[in-house]
Amino acid sequence: MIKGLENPMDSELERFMDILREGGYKVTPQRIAVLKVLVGNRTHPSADQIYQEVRKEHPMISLATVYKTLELLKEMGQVMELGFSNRSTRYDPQVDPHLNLVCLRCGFIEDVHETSLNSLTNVVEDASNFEVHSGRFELYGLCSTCRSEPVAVAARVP
Amino acid sequence: MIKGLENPMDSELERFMDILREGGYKVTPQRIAVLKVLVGNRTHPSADQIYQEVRKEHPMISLATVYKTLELLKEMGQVMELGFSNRSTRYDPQVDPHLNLVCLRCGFIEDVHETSLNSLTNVVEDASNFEVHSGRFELYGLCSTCRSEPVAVAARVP
DNA sequence: CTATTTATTAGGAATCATTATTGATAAAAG
DNA sequence: CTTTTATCAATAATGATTCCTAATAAATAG
Repeated sequence: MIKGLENPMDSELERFMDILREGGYKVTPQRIAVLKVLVGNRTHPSADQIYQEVRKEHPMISLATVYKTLELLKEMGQVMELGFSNRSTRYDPQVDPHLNLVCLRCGFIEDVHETSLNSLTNVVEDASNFEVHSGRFELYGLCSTCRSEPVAVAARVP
Repeated sequence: MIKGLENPMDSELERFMDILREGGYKVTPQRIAVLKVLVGNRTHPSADQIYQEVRKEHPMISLATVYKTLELLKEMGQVMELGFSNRSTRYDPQVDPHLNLVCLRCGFIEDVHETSLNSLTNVVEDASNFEVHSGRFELYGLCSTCRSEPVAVAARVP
């Protein structure tokens, strides 16, 4: 392997770090740690889940720092913050328009890329006088696993 | 006017009351008051806004009762609960698939009915093995009013 | 490499929307 | 009208998120 290109995620991490620097923000070990958890992450983690993960390598980091880093990334449009009705919030580094399939029983969120969502934006901008910045598309129901289970245990929406 | 049909909203209110009864729940004055605020409401009110509105006619009602009634309506699929990332939650009695245009500056939410959303459900159910129960579709950006304003005052997403 | 400047951090307290609890109350059925 | 329960108001509790402050450490220039 060529030095500096060991992992395809590394370039993504570099990109995040460049974006921080361009925004005039310092690249600190804590921020790098949070970024590492997010890069390539498709699990839609909560702030606390990110915190727990980061703590493994960075035991002294505080939850407030995780929140601040997420806030920064959100402002720079690098992370989507998904608030749910049960007060839980999940973070998604995938910011292009896509569909989230949210299981109402187990809380699992699956990404689906649907090309029709892109045209939606155009249709709306033409029809109404609304300037679209970002979007969020969710379908709630039962995932394949939970569908085949006999009885509901307990709803735990993300 | 014919007695009992004075207001087109009355039949909608009756429908809600029937649904409560069918669910084995009692039709109490407090629940009727909350229902009256919701029927035909397109303002996507928060629990507190509903509470303040209900208090005008029902000064002794508690916020907890409003929450419980909303919880009931949510369970019966008559109201959508929209959690946002800033911890605010809005309620929408319009449960059919539609698009919400959320202004990032003034917080106004506009409904847009887009037929393509119905087919989305079908596409997903065919492609993946997911059983769709409901959906939420949002575009974030600037409404026509805020677009034409010179400077941002303060972001107050719903 | 070191000093200087200034953003950032850890930790804990504070906040605030929402939920749980409990004795009192009133809707529905007979 | 009375009984049986579900529901109510009020308040305490919960828990995710934000605020606060002294201490720390990036970044930059010399």
